[in-house]
Amino acid sequence: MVLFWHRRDLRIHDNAGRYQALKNNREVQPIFVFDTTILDRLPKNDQRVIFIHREITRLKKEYAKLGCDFRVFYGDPTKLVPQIANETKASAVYTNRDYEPKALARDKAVFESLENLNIEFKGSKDHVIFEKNEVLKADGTPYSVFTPYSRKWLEKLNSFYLRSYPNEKYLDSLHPSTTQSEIPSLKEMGFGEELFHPFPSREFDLEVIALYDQKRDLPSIKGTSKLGLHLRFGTISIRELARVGQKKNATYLKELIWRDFYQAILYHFPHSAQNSFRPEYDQIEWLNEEHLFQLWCEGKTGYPMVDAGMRELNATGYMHNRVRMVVASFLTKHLLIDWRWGETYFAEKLLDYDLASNVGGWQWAAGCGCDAAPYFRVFNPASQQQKFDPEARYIRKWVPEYGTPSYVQPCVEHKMARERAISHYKYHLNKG
DNA sequence: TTTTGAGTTGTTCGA
DNA sequence: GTCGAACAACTCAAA
Repeated sequence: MVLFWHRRDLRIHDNAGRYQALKNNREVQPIFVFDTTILDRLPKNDQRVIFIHREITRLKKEYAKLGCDFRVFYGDPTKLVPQIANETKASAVYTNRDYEPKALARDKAVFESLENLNIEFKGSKDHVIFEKNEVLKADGTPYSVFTPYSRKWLEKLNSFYLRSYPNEKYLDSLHPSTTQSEIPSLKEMGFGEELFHPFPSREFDLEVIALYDQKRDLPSIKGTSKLGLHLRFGTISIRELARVGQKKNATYLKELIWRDFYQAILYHFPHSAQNSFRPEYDQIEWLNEEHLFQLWCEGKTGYPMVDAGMRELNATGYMHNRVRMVVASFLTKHLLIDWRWGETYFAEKLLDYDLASNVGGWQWAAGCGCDAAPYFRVFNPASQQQKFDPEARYIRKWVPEYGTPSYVQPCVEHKMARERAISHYKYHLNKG
């Protein structure tokens, strides 16, 4: 008997760690743990918990069809996983690697407990195409600039790294069961079941990906895949998407490379989850005006592109990528509010929230990240609107009072804010 | 070691 | 309307 522990890989098809477990063992028992150390910190209506619960329920049915009982637990995995492994006399626990600092700490604790029980803990690469030290500079150190990283990434890419792990193989290695255990209900775990907005579909539109480079910047149309949520929880395979990108659209593939890049940055520079990637930017004294932050959160800044984006986020848990850049630039440059405040707000609201990509994106916008926009590059929300939503279709969808007297006045004046941002950054970066 | 070219997504100003 | 330069000079990657 061995365990296969699902985490951010809520799928059976094309699952690297699951494949390894089945291939090398006779009796594989799949498990999942609703992690109280995470759940206890979430609001009780968090939509992502509903998403996970639904996907777990779906997985449970798929496993049941294969004659297997997918066992789902609720508790602290650093205690539960070794306990279950011990009780079932498992010789190993298989899983897919997770590179976030908290996940690494959790897995270290699990590894140590399992080691004491003489049980192996085996991780597979599944969440990214290239991980850890697979894409490095010639001198063996990690990249911090995207373009040369992406060149090396593409050079290294071949069909081996994009292969699909066949889910129909070695199915008799699943531990058979004639009975089915229960999944803890949302209610039992203290969570509500009310869904505010439908989740984006896992099915992707090939046409959208084929035209991605032409349409991705227009928030009023479906020009992006909207698969972030599914990539986050592994309900879709990154290898499958990378194959599509390779065939259909180089720009789309490049966005997937950004995802690997930010995962690698966080892995090699874990300080960047909390502090500026470039230490000199920690000298910036943010104005951090609560009142203005509230206006930004609520979508009441008086800048239509910013307000539309924030209201879309609040209503759906999603925001178009172009608009994410606009609202992030506005918060950090126009309002001079700490990027971490924005990052934290996105973490609460975005269904597709991913620590590495979110921190990377926010630091890019604030100018303090690796390969960031120079600080004097300040988005003008009005010209962004002109360029990417000229007919205000996106804006009117989320800000229906746009163009009427009831729409709020701008909370800061653009020209002043722009000049203030540039001189503020310049002053604090050069004060020694 | 030194040199060289390049660097996600922008804006504004003045010719 | 269009175009190039300034924004600010810096750091990274590779030869």
